[in-house]
Amino acid sequence: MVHTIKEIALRAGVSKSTVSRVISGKGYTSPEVREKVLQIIEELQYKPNAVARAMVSNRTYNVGVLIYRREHPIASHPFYGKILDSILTAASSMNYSVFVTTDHEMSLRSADFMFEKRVDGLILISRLQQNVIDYINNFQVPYLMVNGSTDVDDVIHIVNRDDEGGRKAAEYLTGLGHRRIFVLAGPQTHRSHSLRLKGFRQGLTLLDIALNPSSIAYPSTSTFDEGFRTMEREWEHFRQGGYTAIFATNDMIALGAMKCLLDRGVRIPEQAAVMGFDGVDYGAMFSPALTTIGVNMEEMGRQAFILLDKLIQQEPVTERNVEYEPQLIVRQSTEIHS
Amino acid sequence: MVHTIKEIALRAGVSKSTVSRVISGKGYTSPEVREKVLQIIEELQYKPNAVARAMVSNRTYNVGVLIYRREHPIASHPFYGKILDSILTAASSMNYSVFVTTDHEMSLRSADFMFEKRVDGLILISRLQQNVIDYINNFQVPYLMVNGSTDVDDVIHIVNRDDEGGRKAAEYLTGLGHRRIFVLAGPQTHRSHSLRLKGFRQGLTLLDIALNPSSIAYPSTSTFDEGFRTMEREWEHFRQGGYTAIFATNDMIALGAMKCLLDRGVRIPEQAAVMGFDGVDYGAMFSPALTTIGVNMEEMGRQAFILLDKLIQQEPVTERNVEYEPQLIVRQSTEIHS
DNA sequence: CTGAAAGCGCTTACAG
DNA sequence: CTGAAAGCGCTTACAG
Repeated sequence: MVHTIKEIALRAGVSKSTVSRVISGKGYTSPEVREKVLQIIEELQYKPNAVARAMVSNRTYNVGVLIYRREHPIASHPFYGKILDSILTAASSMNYSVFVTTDHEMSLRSADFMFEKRVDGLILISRLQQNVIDYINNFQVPYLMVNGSTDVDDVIHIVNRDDEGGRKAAEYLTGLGHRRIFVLAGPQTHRSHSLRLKGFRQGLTLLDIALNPSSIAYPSTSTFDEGFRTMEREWEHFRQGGYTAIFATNDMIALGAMKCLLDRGVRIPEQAAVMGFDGVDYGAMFSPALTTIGVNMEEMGRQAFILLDKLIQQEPVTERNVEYEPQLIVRQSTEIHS
Repeated sequence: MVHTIKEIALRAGVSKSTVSRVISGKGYTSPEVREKVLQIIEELQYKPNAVARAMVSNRTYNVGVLIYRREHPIASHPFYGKILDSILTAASSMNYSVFVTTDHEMSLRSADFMFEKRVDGLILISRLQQNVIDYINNFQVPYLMVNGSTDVDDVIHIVNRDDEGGRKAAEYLTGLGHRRIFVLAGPQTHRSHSLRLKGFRQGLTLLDIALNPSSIAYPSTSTFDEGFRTMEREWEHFRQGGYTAIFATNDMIALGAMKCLLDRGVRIPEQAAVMGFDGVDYGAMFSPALTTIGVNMEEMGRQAFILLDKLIQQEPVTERNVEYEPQLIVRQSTEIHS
């Protein structure tokens, strides 16, 4: 059974105000009264009604995570799922709860939904357009973006230094002696894929290596299947091109491509080195384990939440953009002994 | 800005009751009044306050998902993440939101949390004990279990027919001619691992093949790493045992073991066939792709939600246990051409 | 140190 | 067909 403050008050022979005070710890109460009230609360297993509290305090301690992407699965997504997890963990440790929605058509419906729920704040993930931002701005709900797209300005944005990562990848691969590198570049409408490619190209340019357009293929989505299919399609071209390495702008594409090669009996890394970007769990599990540029997903999710909490509490937030430095993670797919 | 029903009423020159009626569609309103009110709502971008609604209706349209397990990550878990995803999808399509919590010490804290939030119902995942159930029963909140453990009775329980799956695995592997099969059996305190092993053993018995205790190793967790480590430990034993196949009671263990073998140059399936259980996404991506007994995670999550909704609506629910039939999925790790 | 009152934004009988 | 009133379970000034 679920009880109310009123019942507690009745049984303790005090007023509701008093009960409220002992629960909140604000205001004064005599030790005896407090003792008694506490005991009854314990006895009745009274759980304060968070809905009523939210109603009066105008604060729900709920935040919304909005993911804008076509495909549904979000929790089980190797990249976003990780970020989601660290958001959930951070939220829980700060006594917040989170609502998760994924919006397919970038409609305003899921934002509306969050507004109706009166969330204290919003975390926006993935690609989204100015009109959504404008809409959200209307409602004065604090929000920030994690790993979003570029075309939106003046938004607190937590990102990975993707161009830097691309450069690191180029540096590493060329350092191993690779000169003919085939690139699988995911959807260029996405900030991270485009920056990763850009950084990679820059890295090569520094060494006077040109990245020929024919050396780049563009999977239409950033999935394993598309990586696989694209590699299948490019197989003949790849084989005849004298390539010794592959760089993909994310791990899932790299894994898909790698499987395609493996299925064809290509030895990795001996005949072709393969490198991804993200640092998803599966990369390490694969055989051979995937070399990659690791993104600090946990920290990004955690920081996002901490920042959002500050915004909610109206604490001063100086940073507009928080950038994380990606790390090279060397594994079996590029070096034989490791 | 966010407005209230009061402001709408003011601007429309009607009472709050009337506004409420046009919004809810219950009760009568003259077309002209309705028109006017609707227009103002549109103009002001009024969003009804779900918190206030919940307060009066005693219904939040929020449900809680409680996961009881030691390790934190839940969203990114290859199995539970999938179930969670399908719960989220189902919830969203039925206009519910969900709070997700993972509880490490099987304390009652996260349940309390959900009660305070006044969720309409609860979905319990993974292993949990009688005392938690007893506690939850106290609060009259509808709940059900998905893929939980056995020792709890009289709970609506959505499960996979794990023993049946174990039998299918045995049948399939022996059908390929395997007689010496090495088994990696995950934590036997978990319902599914124990039933899968049991079913597998039964399957072998039907064919008069005994499953020698020395042919079973017990990874202490159901993770990739433990699968890997266990296989490493058992390597010598395995090699000398004349085994031609491995059956693991879940995919992640199978994958870990497979990677261990692959790293040692074992050819799969030629020298050793490997089979898992679950049907996680990664299994299909691996090279070689993993043969497995597929569990219908999407359907389990979806059904769980539909059932929970019925319980919440107090509709009659006849079934106590909902069982799903697992499916054999043949891939490269057991057969050369597929 | 404690209680009565008002109010948060809705919905729901009940009059009219 | 519409409005006034009460109430959902709390918190927060304000008296006393």
